[in-house]
Amino acid sequence: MENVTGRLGLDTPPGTLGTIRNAAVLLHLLSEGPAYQPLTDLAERAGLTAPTVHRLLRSLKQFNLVEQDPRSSRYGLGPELVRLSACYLDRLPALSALNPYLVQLRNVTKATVQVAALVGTSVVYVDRVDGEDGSGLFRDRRRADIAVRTAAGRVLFARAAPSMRGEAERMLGLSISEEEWQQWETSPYLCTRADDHTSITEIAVPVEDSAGYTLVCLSASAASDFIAQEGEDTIAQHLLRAASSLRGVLGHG
Amino acid sequence: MENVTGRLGLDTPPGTLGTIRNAAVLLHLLSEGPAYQPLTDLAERAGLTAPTVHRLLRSLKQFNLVEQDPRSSRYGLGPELVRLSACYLDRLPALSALNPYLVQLRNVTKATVQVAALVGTSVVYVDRVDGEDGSGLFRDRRRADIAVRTAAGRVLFARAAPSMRGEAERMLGLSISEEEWQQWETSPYLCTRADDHTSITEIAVPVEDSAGYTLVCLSASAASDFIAQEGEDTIAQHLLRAASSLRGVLGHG
DNA sequence: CGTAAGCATTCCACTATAAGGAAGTCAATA
DNA sequence: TATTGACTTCCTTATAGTGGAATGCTTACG
Repeated sequence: MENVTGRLGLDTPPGTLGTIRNAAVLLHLLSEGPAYQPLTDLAERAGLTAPTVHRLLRSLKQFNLVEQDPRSSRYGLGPELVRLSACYLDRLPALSALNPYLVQLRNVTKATVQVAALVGTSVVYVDRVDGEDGSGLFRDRRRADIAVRTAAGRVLFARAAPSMRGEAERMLGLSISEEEWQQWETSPYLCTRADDHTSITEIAVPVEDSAGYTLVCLSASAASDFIAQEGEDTIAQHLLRAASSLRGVLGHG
Repeated sequence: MENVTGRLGLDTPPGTLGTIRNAAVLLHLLSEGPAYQPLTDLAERAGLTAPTVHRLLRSLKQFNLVEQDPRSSRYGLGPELVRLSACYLDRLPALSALNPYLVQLRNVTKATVQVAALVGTSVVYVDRVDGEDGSGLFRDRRRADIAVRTAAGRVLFARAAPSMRGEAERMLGLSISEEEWQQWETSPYLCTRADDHTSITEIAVPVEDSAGYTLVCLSASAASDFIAQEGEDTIAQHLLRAASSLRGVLGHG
């Protein structure tokens, strides 16, 4: 069934609502860039007029899905999204199933252990047990990133659909060799070293259900020299063992 | 300006959109109860017809704000909420400011340290550093709760607005004495002991900005006998000290 | 096996709503 | 003080969104 172009010039598949699409577009735009953005800028990027965007934002604000900075009048995402997300995660079987393993994994690897999920082209870190290294002064607590920038994101991205390689190349801004892409798809674990000041290495393994469908990712992160000392393979084995334990437990969902 | 009753019999304040209200109502309903709920049930509780709810859910599904369980056809919250929430939290100044303190607080208190925020009548735990007790087999990883059930929730709730006592009583299903309510509002810290099998005690302190506005809560949780041994006051002092350090740093936002 | 029930989904007609143009308001700046 | 940019409100209009009716699908039961 073909998409229909509404008066907005934006596609609205039949049986869906243009107003919901508009709101979703605004939430998406607000999720990129600074915490608060000007209404007129949002209007331009959404392809809508300022009064339309004003009404949409005002409606979203009414339910705390969006908030307005009183000083600058600019708009940003709202706290109700945090509550809805918490409700969603509190019911996610894969997270409940992984929960008893995380502290033990941290204890044996001495690294920061996280659970990651793929949402669109983003990787989101949905649970975490902090490692034992250091004082936590420079604790990296980013919850979302572009998927292909992280080991966990690459593991999930490569397994999401067979033909995501082109998309991954666009996101990275460079070519991915056939060999490297195959490694992302099939290697029991992947490893990335941050190219920022943190010198953090991340090791990630897929967590699959009994049908072989990848649900989430388990990852361990620590300083690169610490990982070199313990050995990537050793840490990966701990993660793989936990993932294997769960395989029979997790139904598709 | 008075609310206007639309054809739905639901209030839509002027200048806001009924369709957004409907979607927000559905997201709210989906955040309560089981992970997946029947469409006809949602329709009844929202006061909308099944075709309307179907179109709304189909639209929300298109943007991953909602998902449909392929086996039961029932609807649930979607993963895009997790990504949006992560984006929101990654830009929250209070969280960034608190981040360097959390591991140190855990180290000195030996308890699980968390940061909590109030969203409506819910308390949501938005960051966490796990304590050093035990194997983590029975790790309590709930991210959202009814505010008045937890120490952090009570601290935030009592400071949210002057006249929330009645609402708190409704939520608890019992009366709150003037003395107890005043304690929630003004005590430097609050303490609750879970009445479930976990025997976990939580100690919570407010984190305020330079204007005295309560942004979030810092809490420490551990087994009740562990807390008794270390002393509530001692643990609370550690939290209060961290909260004080931040007071000058955090602008109103 | 046929029937009924429950639930999700689609079709169609109608009208109330959502969109945009114009105008108003407010704060910052030259 | 006038101008500019951004947000907000008002009003008109076209169509999108709603609900009633019908259809499709799955499961349970006699």
